[in-house]
Amino acid sequence: MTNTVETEERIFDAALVVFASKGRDGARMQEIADQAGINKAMLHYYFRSKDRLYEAVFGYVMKRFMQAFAQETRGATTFAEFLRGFIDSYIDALHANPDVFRLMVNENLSGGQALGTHIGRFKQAQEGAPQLFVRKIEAAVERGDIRAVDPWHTILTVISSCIFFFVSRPTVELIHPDAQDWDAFVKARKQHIFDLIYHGLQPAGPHDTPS
Amino acid sequence: MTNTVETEERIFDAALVVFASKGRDGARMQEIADQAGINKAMLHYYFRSKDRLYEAVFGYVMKRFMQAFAQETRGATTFAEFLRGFIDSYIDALHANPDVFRLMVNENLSGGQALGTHIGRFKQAQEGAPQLFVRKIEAAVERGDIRAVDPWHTILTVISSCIFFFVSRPTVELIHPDAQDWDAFVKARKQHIFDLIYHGLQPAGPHDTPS
DNA sequence: AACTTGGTTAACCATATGGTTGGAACAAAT
DNA sequence: ATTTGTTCCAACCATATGGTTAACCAAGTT
Repeated sequence: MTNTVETEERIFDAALVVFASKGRDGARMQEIADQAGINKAMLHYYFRSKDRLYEAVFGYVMKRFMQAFAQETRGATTFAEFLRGFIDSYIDALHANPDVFRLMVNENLSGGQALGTHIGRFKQAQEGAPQLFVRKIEAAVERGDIRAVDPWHTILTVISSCIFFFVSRPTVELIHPDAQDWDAFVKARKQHIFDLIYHGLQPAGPHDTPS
Repeated sequence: MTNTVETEERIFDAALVVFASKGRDGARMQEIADQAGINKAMLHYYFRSKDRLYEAVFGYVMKRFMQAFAQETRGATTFAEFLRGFIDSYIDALHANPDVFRLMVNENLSGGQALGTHIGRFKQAQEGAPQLFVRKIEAAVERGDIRAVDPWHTILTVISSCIFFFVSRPTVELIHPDAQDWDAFVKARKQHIFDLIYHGLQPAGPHDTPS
Protein backbone atom coordinates (compact mmCIF):
# COMPACT_ATOMS: atom_id res chain seq x y z
CA MET A 1 0.00 0.00 0.00
CA THR A 2 2.40 2.66 -1.13
CA ASN A 3 -0.03 5.25 -2.27
CA THR A 4 -3.38 5.46 -3.94
CA VAL A 5 -4.21 9.13 -4.22
CA GLU A 6 -0.89 10.12 -5.69
CA THR A 7 -0.98 7.42 -8.35
CA GLU A 8 -4.49 8.28 -9.36
CA GLU A 9 -3.53 11.91 -9.64
CA ARG A 10 -0.47 11.09 -11.70
CA ILE A 11 -2.61 9.11 -14.10
CA PHE A 12 -5.18 11.87 -14.21
CA ASP A 13 -2.65 14.59 -14.90
CA ALA A 14 -0.89 12.54 -17.54
CA ALA A 15 -4.19 11.70 -19.20
CA LEU A 16 -5.12 15.37 -19.32
CA VAL A 17 -1.87 16.24 -21.06
CA VAL A 18 -2.07 13.45 -23.62
CA PHE A 19 -5.79 13.79 -24.33
CA ALA A 20 -5.33 17.54 -24.71
CA SER A 21 -2.69 17.17 -27.39
CA LYS A 22 -3.84 14.04 -29.23
CA GLY A 23 -7.58 14.03 -28.64
CA ARG A 24 -9.81 11.22 -27.43
CA ASP A 25 -9.02 8.79 -30.25
CA GLY A 26 -5.47 9.85 -30.92
CA ALA A 27 -4.35 9.38 -27.31
CA ARG A 28 -2.65 6.06 -26.51
CA MET A 29 -3.02 4.38 -23.15
CA GLN A 30 0.65 3.45 -23.25
CA GLU A 31 1.63 7.07 -23.78
CA ILE A 32 -0.46 8.12 -20.81
CA ALA A 33 1.13 5.39 -18.69
CA ASP A 34 4.62 6.46 -19.80
CA GLN A 35 3.86 10.09 -19.11
CA ALA A 36 2.66 9.12 -15.64
CA GLY A 37 5.68 6.88 -15.13
CA ILE A 38 3.62 3.82 -14.16
CA ASN A 39 2.47 0.53 -15.59
CA LYS A 40 -0.26 0.51 -18.18
CA ALA A 41 -2.34 -1.91 -16.11
CA MET A 42 -2.70 0.81 -13.47
CA LEU A 43 -4.74 2.91 -15.82
CA HIS A 44 -7.33 0.17 -15.93
CA TYR A 45 -7.03 -0.55 -12.25
CA TYR A 46 -7.95 3.03 -11.40
CA PHE A 47 -10.16 4.03 -14.31
CA ARG A 48 -11.55 0.82 -15.74
CA SER A 49 -11.29 1.81 -19.43
CA LYS A 50 -10.07 4.46 -21.81
CA ASP A 51 -13.61 5.80 -22.17
CA ARG A 52 -14.08 6.16 -18.43
CA LEU A 53 -10.70 7.79 -18.06
CA TYR A 54 -11.62 10.28 -20.73
CA GLU A 55 -14.99 10.89 -19.11
CA ALA A 56 -13.31 11.57 -15.79
CA VAL A 57 -10.79 13.95 -17.30
CA PHE A 58 -13.36 15.68 -19.43
CA GLY A 59 -15.69 16.19 -16.48
CA TYR A 60 -12.88 17.92 -14.63
CA VAL A 61 -12.05 20.02 -17.65
CA MET A 62 -15.64 21.08 -18.04
CA LYS A 63 -15.81 22.12 -14.40
CA ARG A 64 -12.63 24.15 -14.65
CA PHE A 65 -13.78 25.72 -17.85
CA MET A 66 -16.97 26.96 -16.32
CA GLN A 67 -15.28 27.99 -13.09
CA ALA A 68 -13.01 30.27 -15.05
CA PHE A 69 -16.12 32.13 -16.09
CA ALA A 70 -17.31 32.93 -12.62
CA GLN A 71 -13.95 34.07 -11.28
CA GLU A 72 -13.20 37.56 -10.13
CA THR A 73 -16.54 38.73 -11.39
CA ARG A 74 -17.87 40.08 -8.12
CA GLY A 75 -16.46 43.15 -6.44
CA ALA A 76 -16.20 45.11 -9.65
CA THR A 77 -18.07 48.39 -9.52
CA THR A 78 -17.70 49.82 -13.01
CA PHE A 79 -18.13 47.85 -16.19
CA ALA A 80 -14.54 48.65 -17.15
CA GLU A 81 -13.35 47.08 -13.90
CA PHE A 82 -15.49 44.05 -14.52
CA LEU A 83 -14.26 43.59 -18.05
CA ARG A 84 -10.64 43.97 -17.11
CA GLY A 85 -11.06 41.62 -14.17
CA PHE A 86 -12.70 39.03 -16.36
CA ILE A 87 -10.08 39.14 -19.09
CA ASP A 88 -7.28 39.06 -16.54
CA SER A 89 -8.55 36.12 -14.57
CA TYR A 90 -9.69 34.23 -17.64
CA ILE A 91 -6.34 34.49 -19.32
CA ASP A 92 -4.59 33.66 -16.06
CA ALA A 93 -6.65 30.50 -15.87
CA LEU A 94 -5.69 29.62 -19.42
CA HIS A 95 -2.08 30.39 -18.78
CA ALA A 96 -1.99 28.22 -15.69
CA ASN A 97 -3.72 25.19 -17.23
CA PRO A 98 -3.44 25.37 -20.99
CA ASP A 99 -4.26 21.67 -21.32
CA VAL A 100 -7.70 22.17 -19.86
CA PHE A 101 -8.64 24.43 -22.68
CA ARG A 102 -6.83 22.54 -25.37
CA LEU A 103 -8.80 19.44 -24.42
CA MET A 104 -11.96 21.48 -24.54
CA VAL A 105 -11.14 22.61 -28.05
CA ASN A 106 -10.17 19.11 -29.10
CA GLU A 107 -13.52 17.81 -27.95
CA ASN A 108 -15.24 20.44 -30.02
CA LEU A 109 -13.19 19.61 -33.08
CA SER A 110 -14.15 15.96 -32.91
CA GLY A 111 -17.84 16.69 -32.72
CA GLY A 112 -18.34 17.45 -29.05
CA GLN A 113 -20.41 14.37 -28.20
CA ALA A 114 -19.26 14.60 -24.62
CA LEU A 115 -20.44 18.17 -24.28
CA GLY A 116 -24.15 17.48 -24.20
CA THR A 117 -24.22 15.69 -20.87
CA HIS A 118 -22.08 18.14 -18.98
CA ILE A 119 -23.36 21.38 -20.40
CA GLY A 120 -26.93 21.02 -19.22
CA ARG A 121 -25.89 21.34 -15.59
CA PHE A 122 -24.23 24.68 -16.16
CA LYS A 123 -27.11 26.07 -18.11
CA GLN A 124 -29.30 25.55 -15.06
CA ALA A 125 -26.76 26.79 -12.51
CA GLN A 126 -27.13 30.50 -13.16
CA GLU A 127 -24.07 31.30 -11.08
CA GLY A 128 -20.85 31.37 -13.00
CA ALA A 129 -22.51 30.59 -16.27
CA PRO A 130 -22.22 32.91 -19.24
CA GLN A 131 -25.60 34.29 -18.17
CA LEU A 132 -23.83 36.32 -15.52
CA PHE A 133 -21.70 37.99 -18.14
CA VAL A 134 -24.75 38.60 -20.27
CA ARG A 135 -26.53 40.33 -17.42
CA LYS A 136 -23.54 42.52 -16.71
CA ILE A 137 -23.52 43.69 -20.29
CA GLU A 138 -27.25 44.24 -20.41
CA ALA A 139 -27.06 46.27 -17.21
CA ALA A 140 -24.21 48.37 -18.56
CA VAL A 141 -26.16 48.99 -21.74
CA GLU A 142 -29.20 50.12 -19.76
CA ARG A 143 -27.09 52.48 -17.69
CA GLY A 144 -25.72 53.90 -20.92
CA ASP A 145 -22.17 52.91 -19.93
CA ILE A 146 -21.69 51.09 -23.20
CA ARG A 147 -23.27 50.89 -26.61
CA ALA A 148 -26.21 48.63 -27.32
CA VAL A 149 -24.51 45.45 -28.45
CA ASP A 150 -25.54 41.82 -28.66
CA PRO A 151 -24.22 40.47 -25.36
CA TRP A 152 -23.75 36.91 -26.60
CA HIS A 153 -21.69 37.92 -29.57
CA THR A 154 -19.67 40.23 -27.38
CA ILE A 155 -18.88 37.46 -24.94
CA LEU A 156 -17.98 35.15 -27.77
CA THR A 157 -15.56 37.75 -29.09
CA VAL A 158 -13.95 38.23 -25.71
CA ILE A 159 -13.60 34.49 -25.17
CA SER A 160 -12.25 33.99 -28.68
CA SER A 161 -9.64 36.67 -28.19
CA CYS A 162 -8.59 35.14 -24.88
CA ILE A 163 -8.47 31.49 -25.92
CA PHE A 164 -7.46 31.34 -29.53
CA PHE A 165 -3.90 32.52 -29.20
CA PHE A 166 -3.31 29.73 -26.68
CA VAL A 167 -4.78 27.20 -29.07
CA SER A 168 -2.70 28.40 -31.97
CA ARG A 169 0.41 29.05 -29.92
CA PRO A 170 2.74 27.15 -32.28
CA THR A 171 1.66 29.29 -35.20
CA VAL A 172 1.74 32.49 -33.19
CA GLU A 173 5.26 31.77 -32.04
CA LEU A 174 6.35 31.19 -35.61
CA ILE A 175 4.75 34.30 -37.05
CA HIS A 176 4.55 36.87 -34.31
CA PRO A 177 7.81 38.68 -33.61
CA ASP A 178 7.35 39.22 -29.86
CA ALA A 179 5.90 35.86 -28.92
CA GLN A 180 9.24 34.28 -28.02
CA ASP A 181 8.89 35.51 -24.47
CA TRP A 182 5.51 33.90 -23.96
CA ASP A 183 4.82 35.27 -20.48
CA ALA A 184 5.43 38.80 -21.63
CA PHE A 185 3.34 38.21 -24.70
CA VAL A 186 0.43 36.95 -22.63
CA LYS A 187 0.64 40.03 -20.44
CA ALA A 188 0.69 42.36 -23.44
CA ARG A 189 -2.22 40.48 -24.92
CA LYS A 190 -4.34 41.01 -21.82
CA GLN A 191 -3.82 44.73 -22.13
CA HIS A 192 -4.55 44.77 -25.85
CA ILE A 193 -7.77 42.77 -25.61
CA PHE A 194 -9.15 44.94 -22.87
CA ASP A 195 -8.13 48.10 -24.63
CA LEU A 196 -9.61 47.17 -28.00
CA ILE A 197 -12.86 45.76 -26.71
CA TYR A 198 -13.42 48.41 -24.11
CA HIS A 199 -13.06 51.08 -26.75
CA GLY A 200 -15.25 49.06 -29.04
CA LEU A 201 -18.02 49.15 -26.47
CA GLN A 202 -17.88 52.87 -25.76
CA PRO A 203 -20.91 54.92 -26.73
CA ALA A 204 -20.41 56.47 -30.17
CA GLY A 205 -17.98 59.34 -30.08
CA PRO A 206 -17.47 62.00 -32.76
CA HIS A 207 -16.95 59.32 -35.38
CA ASP A 208 -19.97 57.52 -36.71
CA THR A 209 -20.09 53.88 -37.61
CA PRO A 210 -20.20 53.37 -41.34
CA SER A 211 -23.00 51.01 -42.24
CA MET B 1 -8.64 2.00 -65.86
CA THR B 2 -11.82 3.81 -64.93
CA ASN B 3 -10.56 7.03 -63.50
CA THR B 4 -7.54 8.34 -61.70
CA VAL B 5 -8.13 11.99 -60.92
CA GLU B 6 -11.53 11.48 -59.42
CA THR B 7 -10.36 8.74 -57.09
CA GLU B 8 -7.41 10.77 -55.90
CA GLU B 9 -9.70 13.68 -55.21
CA ARG B 10 -12.16 11.52 -53.34
CA ILE B 11 -9.36 10.22 -51.15
CA PHE B 12 -8.04 13.71 -50.63
CA ASP B 13 -11.41 15.16 -49.68
CA ALA B 14 -12.18 12.28 -47.37
CA ALA B 15 -8.76 12.57 -45.74
CA LEU B 16 -9.30 16.27 -45.14
CA VAL B 17 -12.59 15.60 -43.40
CA VAL B 18 -11.28 12.80 -41.19
CA PHE B 19 -7.96 14.45 -40.35
CA ALA B 20 -9.82 17.65 -39.53
CA SER B 21 -12.04 15.98 -36.98
CA LYS B 22 -9.72 13.33 -35.52
CA GLY B 23 -6.29 14.81 -36.00
CA ARG B 24 -3.18 13.25 -37.50
CA ASP B 25 -2.91 10.38 -35.01
CA GLY B 26 -6.60 9.92 -34.33
CA ALA B 27 -7.53 9.48 -37.98
CA ARG B 28 -7.83 5.89 -39.20
CA MET B 29 -6.94 4.90 -42.76
CA GLN B 30 -9.97 2.63 -42.85
CA GLU B 31 -12.24 5.51 -41.89
CA ILE B 32 -10.79 7.65 -44.66
CA ALA B 33 -11.28 4.81 -47.15
CA ASP B 34 -14.88 4.30 -46.02
CA GLN B 35 -15.58 8.01 -46.21
CA ALA B 36 -14.21 8.02 -49.75
CA GLY B 37 -16.14 4.88 -50.60
CA ILE B 38 -13.09 3.01 -51.89
CA ASN B 39 -10.75 0.24 -50.90
CA LYS B 40 -8.15 0.94 -48.27
CA ALA B 41 -5.32 -0.15 -50.54
CA MET B 42 -6.08 2.78 -52.82
CA LEU B 43 -4.93 5.18 -50.15
CA HIS B 44 -1.49 3.64 -50.30
CA TYR B 45 -1.56 3.34 -54.08
CA TYR B 46 -2.11 7.07 -54.43
CA PHE B 47 -0.40 8.47 -51.36
CA ARG B 48 2.13 5.85 -50.32
CA SER B 49 1.60 6.21 -46.55
CA LYS B 50 -0.49 7.88 -43.90
CA ASP B 51 2.25 10.41 -43.27
CA ARG B 52 2.48 11.38 -46.93
CA LEU B 53 -1.28 11.62 -47.19
CA TYR B 54 -1.32 13.92 -44.21
CA GLU B 55 1.52 15.98 -45.64
CA ALA B 56 -0.37 16.37 -48.91
CA VAL B 57 -3.56 17.40 -47.17
CA PHE B 58 -1.80 19.70 -44.76
CA GLY B 59 0.08 21.43 -47.55
CA TYR B 60 -3.21 22.17 -49.25
CA VAL B 61 -4.71 23.40 -46.02
CA MET B 62 -1.79 25.68 -45.40
CA LYS B 63 -2.12 27.17 -48.87
CA ARG B 64 -5.83 27.77 -48.44
CA PHE B 65 -5.29 29.23 -45.03
CA MET B 66 -2.84 31.78 -46.31
CA GLN B 67 -4.87 32.50 -49.42
CA ALA B 68 -7.80 33.46 -47.22
CA PHE B 69 -5.60 36.21 -45.86
CA ALA B 70 -4.90 37.85 -49.17
CA GLN B 71 -8.44 37.78 -50.45
CA GLU B 72 -10.53 40.85 -51.18
CA THR B 73 -7.89 43.05 -49.67
CA ARG B 74 -7.22 45.18 -52.73
CA GLY B 75 -9.74 47.66 -54.04
CA ALA B 76 -10.65 48.98 -50.61
CA THR B 77 -10.17 52.71 -50.26
CA THR B 78 -10.96 53.44 -46.62
CA PHE B 79 -9.72 51.37 -43.71
CA ALA B 80 -13.31 50.61 -42.75
CA GLU B 81 -13.91 49.13 -46.17
CA PHE B 82 -10.76 47.11 -45.93
CA LEU B 83 -11.62 45.76 -42.50
CA ARG B 84 -15.15 44.86 -43.48
CA GLY B 85 -13.94 43.24 -46.69
CA PHE B 86 -11.39 41.20 -44.82
CA ILE B 87 -13.78 39.97 -42.16
CA ASP B 88 -16.40 39.16 -44.77
CA SER B 89 -14.15 37.19 -47.07
CA TYR B 90 -12.30 35.50 -44.26
CA ILE B 91 -15.47 34.25 -42.63
CA ASP B 92 -16.85 33.26 -46.01
CA ALA B 93 -13.75 31.16 -46.56
CA LEU B 94 -14.20 29.53 -43.17
CA HIS B 95 -17.85 28.96 -43.80
CA ALA B 96 -17.19 27.33 -47.17
CA ASN B 97 -14.39 25.03 -45.98
CA PRO B 98 -14.61 24.59 -42.24
CA ASP B 99 -12.45 21.48 -42.38
CA VAL B 100 -9.49 23.44 -43.67
CA PHE B 101 -9.42 25.48 -40.53
CA ARG B 102 -10.29 22.71 -38.18
CA LEU B 103 -7.32 20.75 -39.47
CA MET B 104 -5.15 23.81 -38.99
CA VAL B 105 -6.28 24.08 -35.38
CA ASN B 106 -5.82 20.37 -34.83
CA GLU B 107 -2.25 20.60 -36.06
CA ASN B 108 -1.61 23.40 -33.60
CA LEU B 109 -3.12 21.45 -30.74
CA SER B 110 -0.84 18.51 -31.35
CA GLY B 111 2.30 20.60 -31.35
CA GLY B 112 2.37 21.97 -34.87
CA GLN B 113 5.44 20.06 -36.06
CA ALA B 114 4.19 20.27 -39.62
CA LEU B 115 3.92 24.05 -39.46
CA GLY B 116 7.62 24.83 -39.54
CA THR B 117 8.26 23.63 -43.08
CA HIS B 118 5.31 25.32 -44.68
CA ILE B 119 5.29 28.60 -42.82
CA GLY B 120 8.71 29.76 -43.93
CA ARG B 121 7.54 30.13 -47.50
CA PHE B 122 4.74 32.49 -46.53
CA LYS B 123 6.94 34.61 -44.34
CA GLN B 124 9.05 35.37 -47.35
CA ALA B 125 6.20 35.90 -49.79
CA GLN B 126 5.14 39.33 -48.66
CA GLU B 127 1.97 39.22 -50.70
CA GLY B 128 -1.01 37.75 -48.94
CA ALA B 129 0.89 37.23 -45.75
CA PRO B 130 -0.19 38.86 -42.52
CA GLN B 131 2.39 41.53 -43.31
CA LEU B 132 -0.09 43.06 -45.72
CA PHE B 133 -2.62 43.45 -42.96
CA VAL B 134 0.02 44.90 -40.69
CA ARG B 135 0.95 47.52 -43.25
CA LYS B 136 -2.69 48.47 -43.76
CA ILE B 137 -3.05 49.08 -40.05
CA GLU B 138 0.20 50.99 -39.77
CA ALA B 139 -0.84 53.17 -42.69
CA ALA B 140 -4.24 53.85 -41.15
CA VAL B 141 -2.57 54.76 -37.87
CA GLU B 142 -0.25 57.19 -39.61
CA ARG B 143 -3.16 58.81 -41.42
CA GLY B 144 -4.88 59.16 -38.07
CA ASP B 145 -7.81 57.06 -39.24
CA ILE B 146 -7.49 54.77 -36.26
CA ARG B 147 -5.86 54.76 -32.86
CA ALA B 148 -2.26 53.72 -32.38
CA VAL B 149 -2.60 50.01 -31.69
CA ASP B 150 -0.26 47.06 -31.92
CA PRO B 151 -1.04 45.73 -35.40
CA TRP B 152 -0.07 42.14 -34.65
CA HIS B 153 -2.31 41.90 -31.63
CA THR B 154 -5.11 43.54 -33.55
CA ILE B 155 -4.86 41.01 -36.36
CA LEU B 156 -4.73 38.20 -33.87
CA THR B 157 -7.91 39.49 -32.28
CA VAL B 158 -9.69 39.74 -35.62
CA ILE B 159 -8.60 36.26 -36.64
CA SER B 160 -9.56 34.83 -33.27
CA SER B 161 -13.01 36.36 -33.48
CA CYS B 162 -13.49 34.98 -36.98
CA ILE B 163 -12.19 31.47 -36.42
CA PHE B 164 -12.96 30.48 -32.88
CA PHE B 165 -16.72 30.24 -33.16
CA PHE B 166 -16.25 27.81 -36.02
CA VAL B 167 -13.88 25.73 -33.96
CA SER B 168 -16.19 25.65 -30.98
CA ARG B 169 -19.36 25.34 -33.01
CA PRO B 170 -20.73 22.40 -30.98
CA THR B 171 -20.47 24.41 -27.77
CA VAL B 172 -21.80 27.56 -29.35
CA GLU B 173 -24.82 25.71 -30.67
CA LEU B 174 -25.51 24.31 -27.23
CA ILE B 175 -25.18 27.57 -25.36
CA HIS B 176 -26.05 30.36 -27.74
CA PRO B 177 -29.77 30.86 -28.25
CA ASP B 178 -29.66 32.02 -31.89
CA ALA B 179 -27.07 29.61 -33.22
CA GLN B 180 -29.57 27.02 -34.40
CA ASP B 181 -29.80 28.75 -37.76
CA TRP B 182 -26.08 28.62 -38.39
CA ASP B 183 -26.05 30.58 -41.64
CA ALA B 184 -27.95 33.45 -40.07
CA PHE B 185 -25.69 33.30 -37.05
CA VAL B 186 -22.58 33.52 -39.20
CA LYS B 187 -24.00 36.54 -40.97
CA ALA B 188 -24.85 38.27 -37.70
CA ARG B 189 -21.42 37.47 -36.39
CA LYS B 190 -19.73 39.15 -39.36
CA GLN B 191 -21.61 42.32 -38.57
CA HIS B 192 -20.85 42.15 -34.87
CA ILE B 193 -17.13 41.58 -35.28
CA PHE B 194 -16.73 44.44 -37.68
CA ASP B 195 -18.84 46.73 -35.54
CA LEU B 196 -17.03 45.99 -32.30
CA ILE B 197 -13.52 46.09 -33.68
CA TYR B 198 -14.07 49.08 -35.90
CA HIS B 199 -15.34 51.04 -32.95
CA GLY B 200 -12.48 49.72 -30.87
CA LEU B 201 -10.03 51.18 -33.36
CA GLN B 202 -11.59 54.64 -33.57
CA PRO B 203 -9.54 57.56 -32.28
CA ALA B 204 -10.49 58.33 -28.68
CA GLY B 205 -13.82 60.06 -28.46
CA PRO B 206 -15.25 61.94 -25.48
CA HIS B 207 -14.63 58.96 -23.22
CA ASP B 208 -11.14 58.29 -22.03
CA THR B 209 -9.60 54.88 -21.64
CA PRO B 210 -9.23 53.92 -18.01
CA SER B 211 -5.72 52.70 -17.34
C1' DA C 1 -5.91 -12.50 -80.49
C1' DA C 2 -1.90 -11.88 -77.41
C1' DC C 3 0.12 -8.47 -74.45
C1' DT C 4 0.90 -4.59 -71.82
C1' DT C 5 -0.73 -0.96 -68.53
C1' DG C 6 -3.00 1.41 -64.93
C1' DG C 7 -6.72 1.12 -61.54
C1' DT C 8 -8.89 -1.79 -58.19
C1' DT C 9 -9.74 -5.38 -54.81
C1' DA C 10 -9.70 -9.17 -51.19
C1' DA C 11 -6.73 -11.42 -48.46
C1' DC C 12 -2.84 -11.19 -45.89
C1' DC C 13 1.12 -9.72 -42.51
C1' DA C 14 3.51 -7.58 -38.63
C1' DT C 15 2.87 -4.67 -35.17
C1' DA C 16 0.28 -1.58 -32.05
C1' DT C 17 -3.34 -1.10 -29.00
C1' DG C 18 -7.01 -1.56 -25.42
C1' DG C 19 -7.82 -4.57 -22.08
C1' DT C 20 -7.08 -8.90 -18.78
C1' DT C 21 -4.96 -11.88 -15.46
C1' DG C 22 -2.31 -14.21 -11.93
C1' DG C 23 0.53 -13.24 -8.76
C1' DA C 24 4.36 -10.43 -6.19
C1' DA C 25 5.17 -6.91 -2.62
C1' DC C 26 3.71 -4.95 1.32
C1' DA C 27 1.29 -3.13 5.23
C1' DA C 28 -2.36 -3.59 8.60
C1' DA C 29 -5.36 -6.66 11.21
C1' DT C 30 -5.96 -11.15 13.56
C1' DA D 1 2.71 -16.23 12.15
C1' DT D 2 -1.12 -16.03 9.43
C1' DT D 3 -4.56 -13.84 7.20
C1' DT D 4 -6.48 -10.02 4.57
C1' DG D 5 -6.82 -6.32 1.57
C1' DT D 6 -4.58 -2.96 -1.41
C1' DT D 7 -1.30 -1.50 -4.78
C1' DC D 8 1.33 -2.72 -8.41
C1' DC D 9 3.43 -5.25 -12.42
C1' DA D 10 5.12 -8.63 -16.32
C1' DA D 11 3.12 -11.31 -19.41
C1' DC D 12 -0.62 -12.29 -22.03
C1' DC D 13 -4.86 -12.01 -25.34
C1' DA D 14 -7.96 -10.50 -29.00
C1' DT D 15 -8.60 -7.15 -32.06
C1' DA D 16 -7.45 -2.94 -34.73
C1' DT D 17 -4.34 -0.73 -37.61
C1' DG D 18 -0.91 0.68 -41.16
C1' DG D 19 0.89 -1.35 -44.85
C1' DT D 20 1.78 -5.20 -48.62
C1' DT D 21 0.79 -8.49 -52.17
C1' DA D 22 -1.02 -11.21 -55.77
C1' DA D 23 -4.48 -11.52 -58.65
C1' DC D 24 -8.24 -9.32 -61.50
C1' DC D 25 -10.23 -6.37 -64.86
C1' DA D 26 -11.04 -2.92 -68.41
C1' DA D 27 -8.99 -0.54 -72.05
C1' DG D 28 -5.40 0.41 -75.17
C1' DT D 29 -1.42 -1.39 -78.29
C1' DT D 30 0.73 -4.55 -81.27
